[in-house]
Amino acid sequence: MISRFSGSTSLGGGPDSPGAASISPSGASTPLGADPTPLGGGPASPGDGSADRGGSHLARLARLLADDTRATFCLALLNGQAWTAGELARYAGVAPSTATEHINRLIDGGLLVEARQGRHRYVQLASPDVAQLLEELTAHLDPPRPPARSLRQATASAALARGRTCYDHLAGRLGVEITGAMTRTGLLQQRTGFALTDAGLAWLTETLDIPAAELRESRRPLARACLDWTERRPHLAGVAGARICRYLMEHRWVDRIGSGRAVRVTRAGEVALADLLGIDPAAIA
Amino acid sequence: MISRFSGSTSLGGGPDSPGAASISPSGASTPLGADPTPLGGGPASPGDGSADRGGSHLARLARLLADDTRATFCLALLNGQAWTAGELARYAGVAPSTATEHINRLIDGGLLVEARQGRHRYVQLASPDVAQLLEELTAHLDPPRPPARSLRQATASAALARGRTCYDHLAGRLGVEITGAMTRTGLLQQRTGFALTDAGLAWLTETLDIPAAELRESRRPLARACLDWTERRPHLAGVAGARICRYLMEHRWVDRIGSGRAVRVTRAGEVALADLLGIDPAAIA
DNA sequence: CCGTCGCTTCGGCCGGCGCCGAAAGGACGC
DNA sequence: GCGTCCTTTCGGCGCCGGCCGAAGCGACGG
Repeated sequence: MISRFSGSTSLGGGPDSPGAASISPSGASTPLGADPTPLGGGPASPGDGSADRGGSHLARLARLLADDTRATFCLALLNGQAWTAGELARYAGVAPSTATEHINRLIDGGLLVEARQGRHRYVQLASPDVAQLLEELTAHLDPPRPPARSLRQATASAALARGRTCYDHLAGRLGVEITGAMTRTGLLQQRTGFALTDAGLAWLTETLDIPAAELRESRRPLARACLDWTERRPHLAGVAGARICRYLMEHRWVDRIGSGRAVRVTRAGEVALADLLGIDPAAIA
Repeated sequence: MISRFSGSTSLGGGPDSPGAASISPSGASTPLGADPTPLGGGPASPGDGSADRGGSHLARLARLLADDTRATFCLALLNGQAWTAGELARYAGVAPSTATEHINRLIDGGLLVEARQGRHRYVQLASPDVAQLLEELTAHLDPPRPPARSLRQATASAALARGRTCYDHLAGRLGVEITGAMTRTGLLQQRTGFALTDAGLAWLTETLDIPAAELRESRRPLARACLDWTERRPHLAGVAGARICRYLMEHRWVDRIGSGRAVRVTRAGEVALADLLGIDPAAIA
């Protein structure tokens, strides 16, 4: 399926560009004259034209997201699904050729992977790790919420604030509310960190029918906090968060709205959540 | 002291991606034959110059780190201390005037704060949140470790890999080892998330003499995982991580090496760590 | 087999931005 | 007061990179 990997499974950037072997990360040469100061001094020794104290790696990653169009692509892909090149182009409002170039860069940079099917090129985030990276970044930039300028936007933002997916788990008021309810009912504890309690572990296997083996064996953390973007409070992510989200979707207690990230709690879902976790339907309406 | 803030206390402005409509990708359904871009003026409508689906906010943040020099500055500041403009300039190997411009951008972007003293301009990371952001980013980019090209570099990298600070807590083999020891001795549990145990909480207040009130009242999480950059395993961060680091430094069980992030365990420290947590000195030598 | 459609390649344009050096502005110390 | 030192401002240079449109390629589907 997925056919094109960048050299590394993770970010670091695979020199695997389609065209040529160009690459050559950031200005390696540094012709600027000089050079001075061969390390005579202490640790923070100045000079050394070929500095590169590791900043170039961070910068290379940041550069991938430093463009409005690429950032928009990544945010769109945070819904966890695959999009075609054309869809992304229309979504971001750029020409198809422009989209192609951006997609290539994102793939080469290891943020995306692709799967070609016929004349379509599907891309999606390379891994849950990448999704986590994006979550973390967006969590660090939100505070002041800008008011929507049109009714459409207002409606859309309200829907997103109410409930949405964060790649593979639930977020928004819905996600935070579920997390809060789990904490109140002793399934989760946030007092000394962020972890499921033993009761919480039992709840996942017994009530949600999730195989204990799966919970144990995953390489990903069972539970971790993901700072909610609209609520400014943590919600549950990690394997447990993903399984809960999947469970609710499978039972149609939560439905996606359109193709974006927004979700809605169904009638049956309200009943189920009140029943399972004692969540007041009004809190997530 | 700190005199210059960017407009926002935090980073960027709030995004918002109206995920309302657009198209549904997903190989399965593929309803896309018909009707690309319905909904007049809808989300994915091209030509609409005002696209901006929130990507611009993410991009603005990323742009701050998308330059080698700025990224180098930020990484340097991750040692948690304040640096002068000139120190940063020499460290990164750029002219003082260039450094000034970068520092201005970082301050305006909310990543740094400054304190002017006489003819010096001291800057440091704006908050632990920013430090966390940087940690998260660096954690997501390391995998392939580039070999050092010179003996100096090799020595420096080895020192960093052995032990360093990660803004306000310990990282490197030392940090991971402490975290591991705490887990083995039942002070910390990572089975169902990442949190201190009750024994761990008691250990902090009793053995380390940290006021219980301080642990309770902090806005920051008591314990959180920070993915270690060289070890590829989590180490302890959050209030507990910071206090442990401070405690070890105050007792001179751990010393800074030079002005960078590297630290070293002292003789007395080896004894103390073996005594407190059963850490084998060889493991952190 | 041919038209359509999605994607890609290529050339060209343009703006942004990172860099520097020279010169100026303050602080400090003598 | 007068050098010295740290920092800033300004002008100028050059390149990178994002954008588009036109043309080409390959997959479908009649």
